[in-house]
Amino acid sequence: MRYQPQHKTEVHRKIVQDASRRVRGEGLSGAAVAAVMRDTGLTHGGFYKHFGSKDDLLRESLHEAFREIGDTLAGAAEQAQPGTAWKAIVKTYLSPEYCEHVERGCPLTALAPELARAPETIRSQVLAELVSYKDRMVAFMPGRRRADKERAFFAIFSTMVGAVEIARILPEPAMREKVLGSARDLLLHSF
Amino acid sequence: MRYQPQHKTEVHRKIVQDASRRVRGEGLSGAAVAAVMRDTGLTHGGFYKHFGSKDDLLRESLHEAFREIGDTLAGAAEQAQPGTAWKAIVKTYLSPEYCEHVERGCPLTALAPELARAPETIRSQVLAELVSYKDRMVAFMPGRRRADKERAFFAIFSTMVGAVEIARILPEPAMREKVLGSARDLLLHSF
DNA sequence: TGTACATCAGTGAACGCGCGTTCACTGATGTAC
DNA sequence: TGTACATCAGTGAACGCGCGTTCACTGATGTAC
Repeated sequence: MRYQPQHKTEVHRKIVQDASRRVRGEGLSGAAVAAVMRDTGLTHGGFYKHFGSKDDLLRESLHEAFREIGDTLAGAAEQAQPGTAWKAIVKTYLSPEYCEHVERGCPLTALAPELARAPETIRSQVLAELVSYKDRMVAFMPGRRRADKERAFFAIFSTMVGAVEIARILPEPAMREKVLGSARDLLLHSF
Repeated sequence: MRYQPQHKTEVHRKIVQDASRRVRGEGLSGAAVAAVMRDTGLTHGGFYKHFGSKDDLLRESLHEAFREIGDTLAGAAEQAQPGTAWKAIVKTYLSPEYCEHVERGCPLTALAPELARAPETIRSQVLAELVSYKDRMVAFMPGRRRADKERAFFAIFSTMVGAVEIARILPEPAMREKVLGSARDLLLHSF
C-alpha cells in the first residue's frame, strides 16, 4: 500500500475535525466539501474515499463538536471544588473567551435553530447527541433528585445558549460582557 | 397606469411579509427570490422592480419580523395586571403555541447564530433592530432603575431564546414542555 | 533478486442543480394631440 | 371622440457561480511468481 495502515484513519479524523470547526464557525452550509478538503490539504475529489455523503460528514462533525465541548465542560467541572461543579460550567460557558471562539464552542450556541430545521437524517443524530450531552452534564447539575438535575440542566443551558448567542450579535466586548454577566448573575443566584 | 397607485406598495409589503415568514421558518437562505415571489403569486423576474437586491429584502424582512414579535409581546404585556407585564411576556414567549410557530416568532430564536455570522450589511441592521427591540421591551421588565431593567431584559431573553431553541430540537411535545417549563420556573421565581 | 500485476488514496475535469441577477419583451392603462 | 405614443409592473429565458457528486485517471507501494 502507498500509505501507512493508520494513514486513512488519521486523514478521516482530520477531515471531521476541520468540518466540525467550519460547521460551528460558518453554519451547517459552511462546511462545503471542497473547503473542508482544502483545509485538510487535499482536493475535493478524494472526499468520497472517506465518506459516503456530505450528510455522513455532517453527522460525524456534530458528534465531534458535542464531544469536544462535553470534554471541555466536564474538565472544568471535575477541577472545581465539590458542590460547585455546575458553577464552573456556567463560568466557563459564559466567559468572553468562550463567546469569542464559536468554532470550538458548543454546537447548540453555534447552530441550534439550524439543527431544529435540519432534515430528519440530521435531526435524529442531533437528538441523540443532545440526549447524551444532557446525560453527561446532568451529573454536575445542582439538585437532589435526578429530575431536579434535569430541570436544572435545561434551565441553565437554555440561559447560557441564549446569552452567548445574543452576545455574539453585539459588536462591542463591553456590551457582550453585559449580556454574559446578566445571565451569569441570574444563574449563580438561582440554584 | 396599469395598476392602482397603492398597488406597488401593497405588493412590496406582501413580499416582505412572505419573506419574513420564510426567513424565520427556513433560515436566512430559505427566502430564495424565486420562492418568495412564488408565495406572493408572481414570478422571480419582477423582484427587482421592488428591491435593489436580495440584501435589501433580507433587511426589510428582519425589520418586519422584529416588529411583528414586538407587537405580540407588547400586546400581551399591556393586557397584564400592573407589575406583571414581564411575566405575561415570559408566559407568551415560552408557551407551546409560540414554540411551534417559528415563522411568526422572534427572529432571535429562529436565527440568532446565523445573524451573528451574517455579512456586515446585515449585521448592522440586526444590531439596530436588537437595540430597538430591547428598548421597547425594557419598559416591561422588572427592576427599579433602567440599568436593572436592562440586565433583566438580557437575562430573561437569553433564557427564553435558548429554551425555545432547545425545545424546537426535541420532537415530542412532552419533552418540549419540560424545557419550556424549566425555563419558565427559573424566570418566574427569580425576579 | 527481478518483473508483472493489484491495490487504493488522491487528482481534477465534468455533471446537474439552485441560486441571485440581468434583460428584452408584454400588455394594460394613462396621456398628448 | 379617436389615434399614436409613453409608462411601468410583471414575464421568462439566460447568465455566471458555488455546490454535491461522479469518474477516468495517477502513481507509489505491496504481492505473486
